[in-house]
Amino acid sequence: MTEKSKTLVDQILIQIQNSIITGEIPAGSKINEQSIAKQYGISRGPTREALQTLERQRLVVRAPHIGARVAQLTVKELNELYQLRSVLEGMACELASNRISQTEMQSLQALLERQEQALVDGDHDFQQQSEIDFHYQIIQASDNRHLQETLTGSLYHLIRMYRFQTSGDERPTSAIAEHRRIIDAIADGDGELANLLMRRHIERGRKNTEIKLIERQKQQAAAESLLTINNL
Amino acid sequence: MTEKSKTLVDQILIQIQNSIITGEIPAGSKINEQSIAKQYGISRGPTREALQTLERQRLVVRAPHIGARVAQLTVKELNELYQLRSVLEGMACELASNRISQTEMQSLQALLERQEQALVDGDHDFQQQSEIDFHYQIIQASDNRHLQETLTGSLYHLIRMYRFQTSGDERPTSAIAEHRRIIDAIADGDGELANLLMRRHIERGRKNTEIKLIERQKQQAAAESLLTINNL
DNA sequence: CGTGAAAATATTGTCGACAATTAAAACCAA
DNA sequence: TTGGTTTTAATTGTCGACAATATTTTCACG
Repeated sequence: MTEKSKTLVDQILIQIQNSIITGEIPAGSKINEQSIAKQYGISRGPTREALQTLERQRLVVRAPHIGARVAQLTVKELNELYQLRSVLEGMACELASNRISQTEMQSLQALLERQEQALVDGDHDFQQQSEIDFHYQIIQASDNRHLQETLTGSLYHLIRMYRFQTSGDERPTSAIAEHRRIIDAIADGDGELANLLMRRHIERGRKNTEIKLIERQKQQAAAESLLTINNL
Repeated sequence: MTEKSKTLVDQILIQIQNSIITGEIPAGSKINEQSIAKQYGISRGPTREALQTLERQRLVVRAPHIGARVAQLTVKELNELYQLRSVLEGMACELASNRISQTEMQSLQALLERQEQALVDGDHDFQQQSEIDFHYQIIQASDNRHLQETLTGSLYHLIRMYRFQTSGDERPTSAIAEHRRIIDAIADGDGELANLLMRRHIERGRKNTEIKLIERQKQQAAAESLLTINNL
């Protein structure tokens, strides 16, 4: 069936990615090359290459002679990431407004309807996934290769990670309404409006994630201080 | 003196970078791991890692089982690259306008004066270098880590490559005047204006580079057709 | 006990060899 | 010659071992 993935790196990369994004390997924790290699039954060569790829995706930070750690953003850095993302996706919307094809437009519309259905059904996983798909499709429609690579190659993995690890019950109703308006603006060819609406949409997502990250950090700090007290 | 660069990759990386940026290894040409390794007296391991780093910097394109090639942009892709850059550096200007410190501002002013002096002296190399420095300093002043990494880690190497390989006698007088206005806007804290001026500044650079790239491509096409005729 | 130096351990960096795959050459048929 | 096949060579992918560096542990001394 899934016959490809000819190289070992490709095969394990997605697995490590998922382990990081889900938090199975916690943010900030050290990654040992040998144990990763043993875990997947491969040698350290491909493991190192996978780690370098993860570094490009900004999921991992590496230092010479010291090793790799799972990335961990401060609240400030998370906000910076979202700010950058909003500018880039706003640009994507503006470009898409001028160039988007009929089939791409129909695909976006169909996706939106499925999202609305998933909202009715309460299918939370699908909502999460289709939120991502929505943004991906617009990015693809921008028809700017470097913009696409920057967003999907370097920024989106981190976004997904923090979305996943801070996700409770989101703000699905309002988010879908925002999607609707963005699509309408693109359909109208109003790039300036689409840009603005996308930036606002992402800014709301940023606030949501920021709040939850701060909550989580407080809990962790509390748990840690409790732990250190017990160890004295 | 220069005591660091503890790892082999760091040592050879800059050399390969320069070979690519100067065109010593031509755009689009294949890169052989073994010959690179032999050339620098190291094994293929570090060589592969260096190539992967160059891939992150977008100076190299790699394909599984096929190998690495020096990146080669079409005119369309070059324009997309510049368009992305202008949006990001516009953003950097806007952020810098709000946050820049006095010392950073003075450093920018000093750089500008040196640029003007280099213009008088006709020091072309220094002009080229300080043009880059100017943009770097503003990017640094933006105080957004992800923006910085995107620009200096992924985009600027390609920009430098195409700047270098298409550079004749540039448009130095007007460029410096534009720098002056951008700095003034930042000093005034007028982020919106600084953003606009930077985008225009880069757009002019784009046009300049585009024209020269098209010229070069025509020359190459002519030379190539001549060559094939002779081989018949 | 605490602190700092020294020894021991663990981890990353580098190498050379072999396997898997692709690119080039040789070959044959039309 | 040309087009397609098979064979050969070249190149990339993977592995295990050793070297260089960082981290942990041990131990002596205050």
